[in-house]
Amino acid sequence: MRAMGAKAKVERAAIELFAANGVDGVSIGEVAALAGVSQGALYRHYRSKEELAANLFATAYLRTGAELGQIRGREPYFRARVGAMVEHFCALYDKDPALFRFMLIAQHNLLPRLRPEERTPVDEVADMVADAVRAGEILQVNPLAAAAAILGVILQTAVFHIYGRLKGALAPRAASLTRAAIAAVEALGQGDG
Amino acid sequence: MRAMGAKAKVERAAIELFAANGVDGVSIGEVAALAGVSQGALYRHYRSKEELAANLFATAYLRTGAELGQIRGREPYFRARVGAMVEHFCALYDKDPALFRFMLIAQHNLLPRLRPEERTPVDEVADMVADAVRAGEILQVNPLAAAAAILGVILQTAVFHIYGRLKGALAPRAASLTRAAIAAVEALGQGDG
Amino acid sequence: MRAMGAKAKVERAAIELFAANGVDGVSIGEVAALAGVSQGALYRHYRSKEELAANLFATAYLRTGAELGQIRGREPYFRARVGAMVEHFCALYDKDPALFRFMLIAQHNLLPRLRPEERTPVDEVADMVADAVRAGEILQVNPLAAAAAILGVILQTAVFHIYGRLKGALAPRAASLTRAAIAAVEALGQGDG
Amino acid sequence: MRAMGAKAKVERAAIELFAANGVDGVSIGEVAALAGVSQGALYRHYRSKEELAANLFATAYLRTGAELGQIRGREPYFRARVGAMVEHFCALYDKDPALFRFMLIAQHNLLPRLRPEERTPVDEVADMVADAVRAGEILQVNPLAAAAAILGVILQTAVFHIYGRLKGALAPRAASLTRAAIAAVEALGQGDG
DNA sequence: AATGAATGAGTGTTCATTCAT
DNA sequence: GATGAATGAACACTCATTCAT
Repeated sequence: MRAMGAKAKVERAAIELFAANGVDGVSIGEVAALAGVSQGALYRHYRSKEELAANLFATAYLRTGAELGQIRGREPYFRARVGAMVEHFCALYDKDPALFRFMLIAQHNLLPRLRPEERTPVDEVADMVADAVRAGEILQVNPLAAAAAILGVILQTAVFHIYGRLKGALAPRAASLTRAAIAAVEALGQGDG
Repeated sequence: MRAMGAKAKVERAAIELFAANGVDGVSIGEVAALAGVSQGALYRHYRSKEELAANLFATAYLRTGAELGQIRGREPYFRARVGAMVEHFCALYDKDPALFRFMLIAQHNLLPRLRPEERTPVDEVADMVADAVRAGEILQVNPLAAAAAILGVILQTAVFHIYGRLKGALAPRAASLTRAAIAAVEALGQGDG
Repeated sequence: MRAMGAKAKVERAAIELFAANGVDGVSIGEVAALAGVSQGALYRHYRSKEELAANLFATAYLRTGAELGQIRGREPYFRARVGAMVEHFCALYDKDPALFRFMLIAQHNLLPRLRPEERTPVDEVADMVADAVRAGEILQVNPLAAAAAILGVILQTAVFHIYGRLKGALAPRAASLTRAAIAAVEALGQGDG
Repeated sequence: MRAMGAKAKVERAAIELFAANGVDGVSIGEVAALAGVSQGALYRHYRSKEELAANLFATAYLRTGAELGQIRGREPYFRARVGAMVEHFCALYDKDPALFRFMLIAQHNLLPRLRPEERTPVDEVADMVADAVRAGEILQVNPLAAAAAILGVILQTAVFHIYGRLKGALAPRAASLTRAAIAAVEALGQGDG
């Protein structure tokens, strides 16, 4: 952590610790110690611990949403879009599992703080489903219900990796996760609801 | 909450508050106040706040595991088993959303406290998949990867209900969730991994 | 402790625990548990924990004073009186070291509670010295200073036994302690003060 | 207490209060209030109230032991050594009665916390007696029994001053206490044991 | 008389936050 | 700008005491 600026060091330390112990399980002193700065220095960049956590979460969560939006912009077809999104999630997890875990944990407290107009990963996935329905690529389905299935398949697999139930990198699972996600969405659409 | 014993009142209050604010976001005083007992009375039944939370989680989580085990004992076939399990989760959510949310939130802190030999919902779902592979009902697949897909489809849908993205009871979704879960597992098995 | 009445059982338990951990280091619950009675039962005999401790101390301390007074009534001569008193302290220690330790510890808190007119061991020893001076058995000396020397020789030896610096019973040391106490008093009297 | 550092102010306040009410009879809030600092400030210097008390005791007790050791190094003969040690104790008491009282009270709880290899006042006095026996200055005697007599004469006199049984400074008593202590040791050695 | 559940004030301790240097 | 000592409110927890049964 030597070559980073103070703010970056603090954020890296916070993510690692928040991911491991939860936001409430980590004190400002621990973050400052791991970052190698004083406690007071923290307050130059963030008004409070809550703001630090909320900022970190919002940044990572919304950046992920934006990246999924770019995939929508780049790929025209549903199946390719799902494949690219799954690969994106896998790469995200493999590159920075702590950040991934932080997002999974922190959402329960910090999701309500997002402004309603901000586009989240959920919005992007749901819109992608709506696009596919509109284009006739898949049967009629509730886009949010479909987004839940897609994200559930990916995120629960990540959770199993975090808890050690599944081993190794996530990327090798991308292809099968993509098939599973698409199959789930298609199956959802075949009923009455 | 008048007619319940002190212990039951405390547990009900704790589940409601823990589900809403997280274990660390709730003080003993708040639990006691909502339960209508004194703070000290709490310590007659639980040695610490940690023990209260851990007990509540373990009880609910392992009871769910046991109930899934009963389904495995009762239903012989994979598709019926998945259907019964999905229905069970939906009924669980509809009957006590706070308890469901508590389990989802608290697992990140409290799962590591379970003794390794205890049978969790994950174990039951994974074993059910292994049974189906062994019986030739589905293609070869990693049982834990399949369990992740099944649970992901269900739990992420519950999460969307919790956050208000999806409305109404979960039970009406049981049939389509069952189709989605089964389709996801079958799709998982069709690749190389 | 089966054959004792409830009050005697409580007192015995209290003395053992107070001696081992200090009055403030012992809870009413621990006393009740060791005595085999309920916490509530304690309050039938004592209005408070403080009163329990104060009563135990006053009883033991004043009984010891009374016994020293009986020695003064029985033995006419200084040397014999000192010998009998030393033997009495040694017997007290050997019979009930916990009670002895309790008295040594508790005096710092509980001595001030005694009514000033009550005759303590210190009063008896000091009066014995005054008697001896008056009878010309020893040189002029401040009775309280002499009492300090006599009691110091005995009690510090007991303290060393309690802390394991000296081993075995105290009774075998009675003769030499008596010689030491008398020599100390005589030496005190030989100076200007 | 204005001109002292926070740590020194806390220690002074703690000694005064612990001496008057016992460690368990004093709250952190009282110490902080008398020291003129906040409760939290206390924990910058000491991890707990227990550590504060144990540190204060160990420092004072072992410093006293070291000072007695210096007397042994400086004075070659038994009688002069006893005289110097008695004078040292008297000066200690006169200069800081609260510290003296704290040591007398706290030993019952805090002595067991000292590491066994640390040299206490008891060790120094006992070794001084052993030196004297070896040098033929006094008759054969158990050094620890003799140390009990010497310390008993001094400390019980101090106790009487603390409780108001004896008045004025202790220093004027040094000469007679020295005679008494030496006479007690010589008398101890004249018996069989 | 005895029980033991319930109380609630008090304790030691933590920690986010501030601010003089 | 950075530091870290200081603050003070909050917390989990204990325990002497009470009281309905």
